[in-house]
Amino acid sequence: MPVTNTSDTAPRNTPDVIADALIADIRRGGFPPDTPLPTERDLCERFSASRPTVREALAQLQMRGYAISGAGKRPRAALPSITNVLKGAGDHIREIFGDAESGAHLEQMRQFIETGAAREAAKRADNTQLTKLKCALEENFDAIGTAHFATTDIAFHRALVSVVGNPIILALHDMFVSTMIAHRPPTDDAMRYDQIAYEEHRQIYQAVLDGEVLTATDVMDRHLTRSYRARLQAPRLSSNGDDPPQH
Amino acid sequence: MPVTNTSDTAPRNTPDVIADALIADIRRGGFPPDTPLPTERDLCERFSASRPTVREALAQLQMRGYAISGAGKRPRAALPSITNVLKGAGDHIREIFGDAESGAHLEQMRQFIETGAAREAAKRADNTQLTKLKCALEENFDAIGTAHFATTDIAFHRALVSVVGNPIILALHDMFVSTMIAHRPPTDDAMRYDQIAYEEHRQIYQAVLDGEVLTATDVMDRHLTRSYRARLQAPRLSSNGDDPPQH
DNA sequence: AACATAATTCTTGTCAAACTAAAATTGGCC
DNA sequence: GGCCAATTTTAGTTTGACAAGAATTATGTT
Repeated sequence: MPVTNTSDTAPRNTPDVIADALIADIRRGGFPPDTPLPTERDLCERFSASRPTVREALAQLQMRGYAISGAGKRPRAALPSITNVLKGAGDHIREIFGDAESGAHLEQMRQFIETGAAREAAKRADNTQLTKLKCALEENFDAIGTAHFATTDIAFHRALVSVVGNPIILALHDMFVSTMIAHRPPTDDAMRYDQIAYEEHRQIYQAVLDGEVLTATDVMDRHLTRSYRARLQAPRLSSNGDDPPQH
Repeated sequence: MPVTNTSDTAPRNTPDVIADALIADIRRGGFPPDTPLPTERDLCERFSASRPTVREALAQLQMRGYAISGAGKRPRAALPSITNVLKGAGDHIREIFGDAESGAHLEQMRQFIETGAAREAAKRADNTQLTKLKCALEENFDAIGTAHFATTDIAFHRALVSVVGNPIILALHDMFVSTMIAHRPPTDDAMRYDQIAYEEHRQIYQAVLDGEVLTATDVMDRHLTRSYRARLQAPRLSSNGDDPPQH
């Protein structure tokens, strides 16, 4: 099988060539997502290559998000989604830095992004976006003191980030908060915690409504700082026969 | 070769198992970066697997950043770096959205992050960091009107983002600007363009020095907005016998 | 001893053929 | 049409082989 050097880069192996051809096919719509890819033996014929070589190419497709295989089933076509790309990057980052340190770094990044989004929303949110934001705020208010507060908290933030209209930033937001639902901050007074958070949400909403860029920026910055620190709160020892802390 | 189901996930193929074992070895320091990995035949012995299976595992290692191979040479151990992770994610994002749209989305993300970084620097830059920032500003001043302005421009931004002390954010910044050096904005008056940019840098520096959080945020926001729009400027037709625009 | 070059060995990249277990398809019956 | 058994097909992996290039060893010269 002659491997041609396609450009000024290093010579590319046959599996690379096959994978790129299949990826181009998938991206062109030749294999809609979830349709089975051709069998390995068909691909051997099509590309005049051996089966182990084709298998290496298919493994590449899987790792690059263009195929889903496993559990002994036929590989199926897929398209990489921004969610998967960011999840992969997030997993790699956690591998490199460890859970705690990468968590802190990513939280700071979240802070910069959501503060920027609040700023942008105060500059240019339109009436439809403001209405959605208000609905999310009301649901957050109704959930004070209940188990749903966290999800409505996140929904308010998401509505705000959605104003920006940037799919990458929205997917980043979703990635940032995807582990937060399971982590309720340790607190003795859930009602008070919820009320503080809701009040800050309300201030942010009011600043956005009034086009107050500086206020929106400042309150969001403080809200996220306080919220993260609350989540870092160390669990407290039981002082008497109460239940142990919930973790 | 019996493949054991290691947890509640789908059964994993032998190459997956081998790749994970090698990755654990590399991460534990068993193979320092750039040392050759064991030969394929050695790995066949160690893992009691066939060579095509081992080759699939090695391909996995390469795609996950734990090995460097190619050009017919022995695979060498590597560790994924945050730079590589982000570059990979950036490439995927460009694949999904196309160059122009992903560029705009990423630029907005850059704006949120650098505005947040300016804000953070105004809050808490120490004397060492301020000194570095001042040096970068002076080099930017000295480069007005020369071909070095762009690199000193970027160096000033990098010095500012470095104040945050977040390796992910710094690597993101590097990724954002990595294509900018080659793209000088189309302009008839490079001197004037440089002077405007420098003056904005100076205002940002002054705000950071004075701990003026609001000013640092505002000037950086406007600086990045204007700068990006200047880079979006459409090329102009030649109005007389002058040279055509430079691109 | 140091260096250069040729010869030899080793290794990667890929091929062909085969086997096993599981998935998918086909055919028959109700 | 639905169900089930039988058959075929497919993925996962094995063994063995060859070609080209990289790496190592051996040899000769200064």
